[in-house]
Amino acid sequence: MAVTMNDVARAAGVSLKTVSNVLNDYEFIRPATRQKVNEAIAELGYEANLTARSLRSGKTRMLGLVLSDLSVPYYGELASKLMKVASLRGYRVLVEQSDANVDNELSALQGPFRQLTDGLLFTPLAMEADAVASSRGNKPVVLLGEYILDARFDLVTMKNEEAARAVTAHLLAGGRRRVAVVGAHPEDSGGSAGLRLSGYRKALEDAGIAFDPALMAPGGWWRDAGAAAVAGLLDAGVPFDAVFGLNDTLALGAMHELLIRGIKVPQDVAVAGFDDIDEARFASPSLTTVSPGMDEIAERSIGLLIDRIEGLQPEDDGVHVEADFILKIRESAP
Amino acid sequence: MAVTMNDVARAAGVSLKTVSNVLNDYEFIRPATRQKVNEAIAELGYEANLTARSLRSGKTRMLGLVLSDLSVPYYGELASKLMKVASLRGYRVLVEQSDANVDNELSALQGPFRQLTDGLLFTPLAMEADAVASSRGNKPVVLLGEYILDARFDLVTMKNEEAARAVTAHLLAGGRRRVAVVGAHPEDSGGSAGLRLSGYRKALEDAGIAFDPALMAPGGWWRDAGAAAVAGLLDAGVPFDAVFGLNDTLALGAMHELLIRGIKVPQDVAVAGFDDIDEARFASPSLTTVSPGMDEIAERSIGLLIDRIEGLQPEDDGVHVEADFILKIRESAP
DNA sequence: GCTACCATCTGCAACGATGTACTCAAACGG
DNA sequence: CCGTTTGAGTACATCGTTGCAGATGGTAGC
Repeated sequence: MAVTMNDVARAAGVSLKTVSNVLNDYEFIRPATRQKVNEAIAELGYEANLTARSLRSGKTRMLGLVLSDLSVPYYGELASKLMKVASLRGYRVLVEQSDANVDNELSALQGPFRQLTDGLLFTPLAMEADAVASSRGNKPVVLLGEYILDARFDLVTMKNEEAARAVTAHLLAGGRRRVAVVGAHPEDSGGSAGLRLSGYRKALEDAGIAFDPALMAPGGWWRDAGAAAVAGLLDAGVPFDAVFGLNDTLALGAMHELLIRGIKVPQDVAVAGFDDIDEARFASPSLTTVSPGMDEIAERSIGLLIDRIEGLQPEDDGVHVEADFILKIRESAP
Repeated sequence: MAVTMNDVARAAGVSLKTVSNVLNDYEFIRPATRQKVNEAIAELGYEANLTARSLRSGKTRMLGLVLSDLSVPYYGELASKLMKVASLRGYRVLVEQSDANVDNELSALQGPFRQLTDGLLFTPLAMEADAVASSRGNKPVVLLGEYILDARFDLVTMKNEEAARAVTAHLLAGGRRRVAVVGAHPEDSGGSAGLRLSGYRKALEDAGIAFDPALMAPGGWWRDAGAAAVAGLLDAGVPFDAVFGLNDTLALGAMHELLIRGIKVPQDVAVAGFDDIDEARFASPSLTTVSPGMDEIAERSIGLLIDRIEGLQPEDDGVHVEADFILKIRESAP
């Protein structure tokens, strides 16, 4: 079977516990002993058994990441970055897909998934803050990307409102006056959709333009919904000269529908999105959007979570981080 | 602390082992005993400690998935599907990104990552079959998507060559005669790129058209490379009336470059890809491509791997599965 | 020369589950 | 009526680590 500490101890002529001490960088070990042990380890090809270590220490060195679906480009990119950052600090990331479903989110917080991880990065899409608070147990949770502003939680997010305001302002500065907004959920106010919508409305207000509810095309949150929303507006005969997709896939879905119908982008209708996924840069026309600072989000959230896990972060209230955004002006709305 | 089996045993007035027997569906337990135990479990809110179970049983009920990068749409979609299928059989998927780098692939096969999983789904991008064989240890490995045809391995793949031949044939049937091919790696013959290139050449041959090496634009495997390859051809003055991207992101990158330069798709140049990622359907123009049967790949590969792990698959040579493909004719090459 | 101290190393228990071997009583066969 | 089988449950060892509490032996202090 596999080589154990006992085998190493025997080979090095020391006790099992000394091997353990060497591996855990215990201070008081003679260099000669340390070397003997290390040689035995190398010779036998010993590798620590992570399961046993976890059982004994109660730590798994894994972080949980709860998000809706990895097939959504934004989440795929986010997961990729988070995993890379985590690995620099010696942690792995275990992903759980929630499908934006309350039950799945709940079971990620409470079920076996929690046992496997030392802490959670959680993108709450369906759950409320109180529900999260009451079911998170004793392991650290860092909320990601959504704006449940609540002193109980660490939160790493983006400037949803400000950034949405900036993109909308950019559309208005280009002379657009009727900016359709795609992806708004009427009932949502504190989530990404709500905050971005609010930024949109503030930009309209700044420009002295009245908000027209007819321009708000509600629906889902991904590609199909973007296309459907634009189709709905066109079929209903609602006039508009720009579309703001509350995320890039919505915007790209919308743009696709416009182009299919022979509507020119940006000449007839300008289009802007939010997230700056890789695809936005390579769309045709390339998509004007907002880059929400994903690198910063990945670094800060992993850093915060690991600091909590390792007790490096003082025990007080939740830390709130807002990454800076950058407006990316491209062809779809120059 | 957490509730253990011992607590349950005490509460139910039975021995610890009886609790274990109830949990493991041991046959000979009186209904009354079983009920007492189940009641105690429910009352105390007991949850089995997965780490302890793993240590004792040597199984983790996790599958490893090694791929280059989750931010690549194809892999994001694949990972999402694999995780969903695995969870139906009670397994989780732990992802490791290799960046298509040999060292990372090797460490996924040998390092701590293996310990954490009962078996591996492996997309070898850099390693050779022999290297994989010699370092996989004793846990089952199912190769995914690449065509290392080797009796030692289970392999679930797509009809790379046939499908590429079919797309190319479609371009030729549309009257195109100079089909540039983007993403070919000159040195690769057995990997996806090599097989798809070979399918391309066979289609040319079928149509009695000579292969022109000048139309082969080598380079990387993702968006940038697609754009750069087309830019290279155009700048070099190589004439072509179609582009076959060896994957969708290459094709989309290429298409973007064409459109930027005012070249009409499909009027001036038709474009086709391979993979049928979600984005292909919503690109403008939408992308003609090949759907490689990802659902079938996900189901067969997970099924095969778990059957191996659980000893349900007879012990003989590697099983080879090739999923069926579907040609998706869209606007970029009608 | 004896105590006190320190660096260094060791043995044992414990983490929480499962496998093996065993006990014990009831049922059964002849 | 006694030996054997079978159902139901239990005790103990074990998986491979780490925490805790010593054990050891050399040196310093006075």
